[in-house]
This record gives sequence, structure tokens and C-alpha cells, in this order.
Amino acid sequence: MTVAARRTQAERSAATRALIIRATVDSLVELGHAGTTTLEVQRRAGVSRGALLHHFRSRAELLVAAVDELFAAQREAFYAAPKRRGIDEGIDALWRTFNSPLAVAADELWSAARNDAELREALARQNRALRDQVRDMAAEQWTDLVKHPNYEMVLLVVVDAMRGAARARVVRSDRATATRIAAWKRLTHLLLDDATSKRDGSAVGGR
Amino acid sequence: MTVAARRTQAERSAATRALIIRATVDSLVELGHAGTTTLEVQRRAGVSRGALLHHFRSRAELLVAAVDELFAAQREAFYAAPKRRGIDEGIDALWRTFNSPLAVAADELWSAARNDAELREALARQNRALRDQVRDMAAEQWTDLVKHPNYEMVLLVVVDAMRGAARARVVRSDRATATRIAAWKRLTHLLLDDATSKRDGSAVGGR
DNA sequence: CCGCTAACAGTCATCATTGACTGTTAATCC
DNA sequence: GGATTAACAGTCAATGATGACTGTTAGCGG
Repeated sequence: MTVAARRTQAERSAATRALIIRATVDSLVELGHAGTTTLEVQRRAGVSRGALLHHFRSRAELLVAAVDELFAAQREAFYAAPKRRGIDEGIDALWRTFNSPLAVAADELWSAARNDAELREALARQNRALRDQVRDMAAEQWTDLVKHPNYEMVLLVVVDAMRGAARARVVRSDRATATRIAAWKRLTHLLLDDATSKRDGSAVGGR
Repeated sequence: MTVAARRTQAERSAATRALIIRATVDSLVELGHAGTTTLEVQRRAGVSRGALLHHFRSRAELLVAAVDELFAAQREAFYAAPKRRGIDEGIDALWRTFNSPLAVAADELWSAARNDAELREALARQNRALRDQVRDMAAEQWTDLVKHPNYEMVLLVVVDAMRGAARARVVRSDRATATRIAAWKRLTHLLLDDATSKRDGSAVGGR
């Protein structure tokens, strides 16, 4: 039955470990933090209890590993994304990252972190690294915009706004989301794009 | 032993009900959604299991009641707040509402709502009501700003940004928060306050 | 003042989750 | 090629949460 070729221990170990972490992330996306029990993970991964507890001695350890994995994936996604130049494309790309399953899973952990010091520490650490990277990549892509005196302010506000919008998305319609995206773009144009700031774009409001 | 004066049944009932809900909110603030078990609530409220289950037949019912209470309290807080006129005061007041224990508890429920249709429905309903009220009160206070073509856009973005900032607050320093508040104010001034938009205020950025 | 019902009090069975624990297989080292 | 150890497999006891269930008391209506 051992159809698979001989594998080294390190390979086997890494494979199951990755399998478990992937199952954890999937569970976080579908069932949330509370629903992500060690039993659920082991079912999804198709591994035994022994296997799971061999790699991660506790549920907390498993979640921390998931955090690391999530942020690493986010970083890779940023690197892999095609380079954009325009403001609108930048906003769209940024918003897309907030909608990926990775972001959903991470969000779930942010919620749990308030009452879990270990998780909070892990998230804070990874978040700093990600933020610095985003900053660098943004500077790299929008060489002209970065110099604008309003740049830091706009980036700060728009990213937070996206985070907030993502949060309430569970009860929000697509239309309401579209309105927000338009608002972010218009606001960014008004404050960063001097060429556009003169011609007043179409209204963005709406009930 | 019955030192207290005779009370009508309705009074007794309402009193314990309120006691239980308050305990629920407290628990949500301190221990989060996961930590808010029916046992924890009954301990905090100092009521028996029978009392708790008499008023709320399930944990879900209890949480929905907490949602209603939280939003009602938020509404009252808005009404009770002194009327403000300036942009800075408005931003400060708005941000304060995001920091109240009520908001923390509500936040905890927003997280849980993703995997709980009943809770999600309750939150959506109350959220609509609250949003409409905030809109009305804002219009009432800033009669001049409301007419500004950028008004809707700014309100949308700033409120979302606050929501997002509140979310990551668990790992954020006070300094970082102050930077954000400054950014919101400056941005609002730039886009709504035509008098201020000419003189370019001090930079708001910073690593 | 008496029967009735709402408002509790307290216990219990059931179930889910966790991590410890013991047993087994397969890779690696000498 | 035998010993050793990592990588699993599978079971179990302990814990904690939930809601059902039975018993008791106090207000209320007639």
C-alpha cells in the first residue's frame, strides 16, 4: 500500500506539518477561531491525534504556527502581485489583500488575541514585519506619490479604513462596499494627485 | 432576611434581567465572547442557573439581548454627549465612542457573528438603526459641513478608519494611536474645511 | 384566603474538547 | 544489520459547558 516512494524523515515531517497548518487555516476561514478545535483540524488534515500533538504540543502552539504561516503567505502574495502604478490600481490591489482567505483567517486570530497574550505577541511581531514590507513595496511602486506631504497620512487612513470595512463586511452589501472603494479612490486622488485635485470628480456619496 | 421592601413581580423580573445582561456585557469586555459562558455570567450576576435560564432560554438568546442592550446604550451615550461644533471636537467625540467598554463588547460580538447567523442578524438590525441615528445627529451638529460635497465621503472613510484602528488597538501603542487621531483631523480639515485647506498644516506622518 | 403562575433555586445527564499516555512503524546512525 | 529515535497511531481521564429537569417561594387575581 505504500505506493509513495521512500521519503526521508525530514520530508515526511515537513509534509504533515504543512498539512496540519493548512487544515488549521482552512478551519479558521470556515469555522472561525472558536470552531477551530484540535479535533476539527486533525479531521481535516486526516492525521491522527498523535501526529497533531507530536508537531504541536498544544492548541496555542498550533495557532501561533498558523499566524506565522498566514503572514508569510501574505508577504509572498505581495511579492508575487504584478507591480502597479496608478492610484486606483493600488487601492484595488490593497483591498484585494483584505479579502483573501488569508486575511479572513488572520482577522479571526486578531479577535482572539485580545484574550490570549501568546497569540497577541505572535501577531504583533508578524504584523510589524508585514507593515514594514508593505511600506517598502509601496515606496518602490509609487515613487512619485511617496514624496507627497500627504502620503503617510493617506496611507494610514486608507489602510485602517479597509481594515474597518473588512470587519463590518459580514453584514454589508456589495453595493455598500463598492461605495467605499470609490470613496477611498476619490479621497486619495484629492489628496495625493495634484493633477486630479483641480477637476472635482463625480460625487461618491449616496445613501 | 427579606430586608428589601415588597416588590412587584414585574420589578423583580426586570431587575434580575438587567442584572444578567449587565453581567454579560461585563464578561464580554473582560473575557471576550468565548469566555462569556452561561456559567460565568451566572456567577457574575450572582443568580442561579434556573434564574438565568428562565430569562434566557439559551446562550444565543442571552447574547442577542446583550446586543440590543449595547446598541441602546450607545444610542443613549450619543444623545447624552454634549453637542460639539468643531471638526476636532467631533473627531475626538466619535473616537471616544469607539473606546467605550460598550464598543469593546460589541466588537467581540461582531467577531462571533461571522459564524452565528442569529447574532449576525441582530447586529445588522441594530447597526442600521445606530448608523441612521449617527447620521442624523451629525447632520444636526455640523449643519455647515454636511452641505460640503466631500462630507459623505469623509464620514464614510473616517468612521471605517476608526473601526479599523480600534481593531488593531490591542497591539498598538498610545503614540501610534495619537498619530492616527491627528491624521483623521488633518484629513478632515483638508477636505471639509475650506478655510484650512489653504494653509498647509504641520506634517502628520512619522515612522 | 386560596389557587395559580411567574420567578426563581439547584441538580443532573450529556457532550465536546483537551492534552496525557501507551503502543507501533519507519528512518537513520554506527 | 541492530540499536536508537523521530514520526506517527489510537485511547483515555479530566474538565468544563450547556440546557433539561425537578423543586420551592412569592406575588396576583378572583
